[in-house]
Amino acid sequence: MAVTLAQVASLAGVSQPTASRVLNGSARTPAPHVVEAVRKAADQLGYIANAQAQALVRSSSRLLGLVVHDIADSYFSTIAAGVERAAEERQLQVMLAVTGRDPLRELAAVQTFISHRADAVVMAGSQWSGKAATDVRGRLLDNLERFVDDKHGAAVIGPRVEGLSAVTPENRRGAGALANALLDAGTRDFIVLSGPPGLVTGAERTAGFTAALKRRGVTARRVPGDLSRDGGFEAAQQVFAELPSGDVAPCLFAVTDVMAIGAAAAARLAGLRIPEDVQIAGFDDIVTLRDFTPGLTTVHLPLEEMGYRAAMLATEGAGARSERAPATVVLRESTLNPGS
Amino acid sequence: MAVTLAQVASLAGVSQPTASRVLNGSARTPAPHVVEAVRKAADQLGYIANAQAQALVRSSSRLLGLVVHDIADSYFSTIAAGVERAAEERQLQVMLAVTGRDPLRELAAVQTFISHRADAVVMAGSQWSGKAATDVRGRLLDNLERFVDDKHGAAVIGPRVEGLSAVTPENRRGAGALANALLDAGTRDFIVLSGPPGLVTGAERTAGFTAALKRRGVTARRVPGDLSRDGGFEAAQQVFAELPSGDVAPCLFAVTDVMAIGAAAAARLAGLRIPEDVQIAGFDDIVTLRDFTPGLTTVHLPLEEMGYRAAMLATEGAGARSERAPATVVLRESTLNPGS
DNA sequence: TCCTCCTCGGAATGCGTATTCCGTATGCTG
DNA sequence: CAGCATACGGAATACGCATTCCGAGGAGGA
Repeated sequence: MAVTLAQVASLAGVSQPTASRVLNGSARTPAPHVVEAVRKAADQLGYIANAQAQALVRSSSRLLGLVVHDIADSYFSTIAAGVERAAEERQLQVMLAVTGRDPLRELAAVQTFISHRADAVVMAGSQWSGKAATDVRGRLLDNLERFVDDKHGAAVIGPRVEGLSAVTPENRRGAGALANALLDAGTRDFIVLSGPPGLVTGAERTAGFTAALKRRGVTARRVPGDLSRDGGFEAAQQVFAELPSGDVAPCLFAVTDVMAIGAAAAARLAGLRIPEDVQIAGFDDIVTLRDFTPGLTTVHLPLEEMGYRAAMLATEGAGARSERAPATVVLRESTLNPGS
Repeated sequence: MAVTLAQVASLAGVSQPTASRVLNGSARTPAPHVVEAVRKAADQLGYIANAQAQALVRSSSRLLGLVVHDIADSYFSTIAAGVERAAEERQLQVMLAVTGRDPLRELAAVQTFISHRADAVVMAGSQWSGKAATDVRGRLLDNLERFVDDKHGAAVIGPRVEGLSAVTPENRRGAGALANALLDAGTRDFIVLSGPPGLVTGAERTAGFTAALKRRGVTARRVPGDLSRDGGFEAAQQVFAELPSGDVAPCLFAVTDVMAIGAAAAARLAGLRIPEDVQIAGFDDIVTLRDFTPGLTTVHLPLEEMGYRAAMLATEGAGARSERAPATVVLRESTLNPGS
């Protein structure tokens, strides 16, 4: 057993409450000689307060729950870094849950956080639409609703959710701006690698992109695929396979940078040069792109800051607040037209 | 306030212990109709057990502490993914702490974990030698020692530590094998980007590399630098600046892939082609390299598996065990010699 | 000098749960 | 039908700590 406050008190020759007052911030400060005696005893015994017991009586655990789909994905790990920074500032400990895009695991994660009486929860991860997901999601939201009603905080990174704080990336707007920028550069032929059907983030980006195109009289085909490097790879391969040989390849807009990277790999494998034979654009501007060649055109999202802001909103306690994360187009070599 | 077991019991018309027996696995199972009544009441109220209270009485928190230097670094995030997988298997919740390579924050993180009475702790992060670090580290190890004496588990990813479990990457051996492979390929001129002075991992890799070189009569200069992309960038820039123009550049061995990526960026900026004008090799084989061009020669480490194994060792309870993580040389284009 | 107010330690209590211990009711054996 | 074992629900308790309440002692004012 670890050292308890009572043991420290006993060694110091005082009562347990007195030891508590000395060691763990209290409104009352005992006399100097008592303080010293307790400090000495605690030091000698190597006392470390039991956070569980403190949480139980204080009804605050100093814990922050973070839900991500895949911590090895640099999109999420960058967000996690921002959340961590905020947590550090707020003196909170982060509990991490990885869901692998499984709504059931997502639900389980949130329940675990509630079970640990986390002070706040941040959910970074795209949402699903559709029946099956909606059912599980309903239960998840029920839980979160009760959670915030109990004076806890919850924030989502993604589309707004009724009653929760949110940091919402400008998916539609960013994708639309990208489409316009590409159109301005003279590109006319597009294919959207749109991610898995039912995924809100992918759908929004696809919608924003195609809507902007349509406004200028251009249409684009959509090719679904998993929201991963391999998903992008396979989707792109499919596109290339169907391509009439000799034709100029279209510009591929992958709704995610990791998909774009996969698409770039597929292009390389197919012997297509970027951007001469095929153009590629992504979304997110993950840090990996910094040294990726050729430079990938993308839409920048302040991921670290988004994590930070979400964690701050979740821990502010002032009800549900929403913020938008600005998306900015970043044009790089991968969409360069020969003319310009 | 959240729903308590007593409330559930009251609604179900039974006593609190009975409700406890129904809802949270006990040796005794109440009568079927009682079970049903309790289940129904719990469902109706949306009862979620208070993990803090359970931890207090069970003296097991089902928490696993993970210490990393930088969660946004794909080296650590990959390890974290492995730890998460193990935690999921063991039904543990991961608490994440980020230290930014600061020994003091490392100490604070471990104390927080102990304070939360984590069942196990995994420390992924290179260790420091030197006086200042040794002092803080001593206190850290004192804490961990008491921790494991209390029937808890602790594992380190990195050089072995007395009394703790460890997953130790073959730094020396891997770096030596890389040196030999490069020598075999005909390369003779090397510079080691050795990371920050005092960092054990960097030192080991540097030592393994130079020792293998020396065995075959080759010596190499060392250039220190931060263990990051920018650190590699700056170190490489320094090397290039000192390079007599027209000379063939040496092969740069960066003790970390992220440094190697930085070095590659510096090379590109300096107008040096890889591998024609300068060769570059790294260490770790982080996932980012998969689609990096040119393909970077490196030493592969099974990072995800290392995280997994460390977490398993930490939670096995069978005293301190050690494993070695195999390092395998991966030759790619970045060290191709024109002759071969 | 006496009374009041304030200070400061300690005893008691409660946080939510698991578990030990008891008492009662039931089933079974002889 | 008597006697005993067994099953099952509830009261009590402990986990480690913060906090409220109380009592004793001291300081200050009248």
